[in-house]
Amino acid sequence: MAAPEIPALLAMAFRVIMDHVHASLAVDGFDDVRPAHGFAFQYLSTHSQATAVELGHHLGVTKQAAVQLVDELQHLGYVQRVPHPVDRRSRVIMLTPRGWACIQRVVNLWQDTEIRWGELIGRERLNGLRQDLVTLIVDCSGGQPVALRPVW
Amino acid sequence: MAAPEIPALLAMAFRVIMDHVHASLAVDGFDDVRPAHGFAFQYLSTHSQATAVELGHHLGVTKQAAVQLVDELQHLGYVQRVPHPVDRRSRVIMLTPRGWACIQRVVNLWQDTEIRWGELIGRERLNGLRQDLVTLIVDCSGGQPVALRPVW
DNA sequence: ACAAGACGTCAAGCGCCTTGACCATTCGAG
DNA sequence: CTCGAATGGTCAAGGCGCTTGACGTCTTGT
Repeated sequence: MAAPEIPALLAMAFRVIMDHVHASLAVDGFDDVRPAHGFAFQYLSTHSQATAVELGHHLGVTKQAAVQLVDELQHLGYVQRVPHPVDRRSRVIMLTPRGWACIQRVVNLWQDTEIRWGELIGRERLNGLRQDLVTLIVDCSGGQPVALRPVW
Repeated sequence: MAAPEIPALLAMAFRVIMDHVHASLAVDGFDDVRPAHGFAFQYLSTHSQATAVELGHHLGVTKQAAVQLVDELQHLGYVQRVPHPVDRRSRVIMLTPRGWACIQRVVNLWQDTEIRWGELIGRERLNGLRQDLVTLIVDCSGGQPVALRPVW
């Protein structure tokens, strides 16, 4: 362990978790999801009526790139498109059972991680860490919501 | 603020910091550094005798990609190459004064951030956070050093 | 009613990365 | 010492994910 700078530690911590998550997903048959997909899943799971344009905006990419990503997820069986109930130009992106199963697996893995960490540093300290991170993020972002998307 | 899941918070926190850092760098005349460069700087600043192949290995890319990155940094004036003292095949990558200045600016910005956070949640809690992150990273990585490189 | 705007698509191109082949130099087993 | 294997670096071709630009379809606001 070198660099005790907190920003570096944040990056390493996230990296180490997600490496583990993707390794576990691969074992469970979700070996066709790339890291970029995760950010789409995260958005789709909390926005049931999302369109490709909205997803692109959230991810910080063009609508064309978003459509391409959705095409890929659809081909892999994680999402499907249904006609928008009122807007005939648009199509709503819906997670399939397989999509939901993958998300559930990630949530479970994150929970396992938190439990493990609770044993390591104590539940109180873990909750303190969560609380502090929220405080720092809110401060840095000026209260604006922070989009969960690739950084670099 | 949605998702109180710790992994998501780690990603958001890092994102919010680095957005700020890059915005500040741009103001200070370092407007030509891309996020990917930062990981190279981080390695070069701690490995004074680094070669392109070593850098590529650290970043997890091919040597060709690493050479291309170094070419770019050299063209921008952040690094220069000098003949390797003993190996005539190899060239050592050295940071220029401009390279060091950029790194120093980032270090200063990180220190400012830590000071600001110390005021927000208290120095003790901040040190606890640092300590806990180290603990968690060491646990997840099995003690292996974690390369600081892009995650996705 | 109609112009302006928004969703999605098609097409072309670019940036960063990869694979594959190669040369020059160094290493190491015999 | 020698010579084959391994290593640092380069050249070339191609892929993948993204961008820009233009367009058709549908919706919205005046």
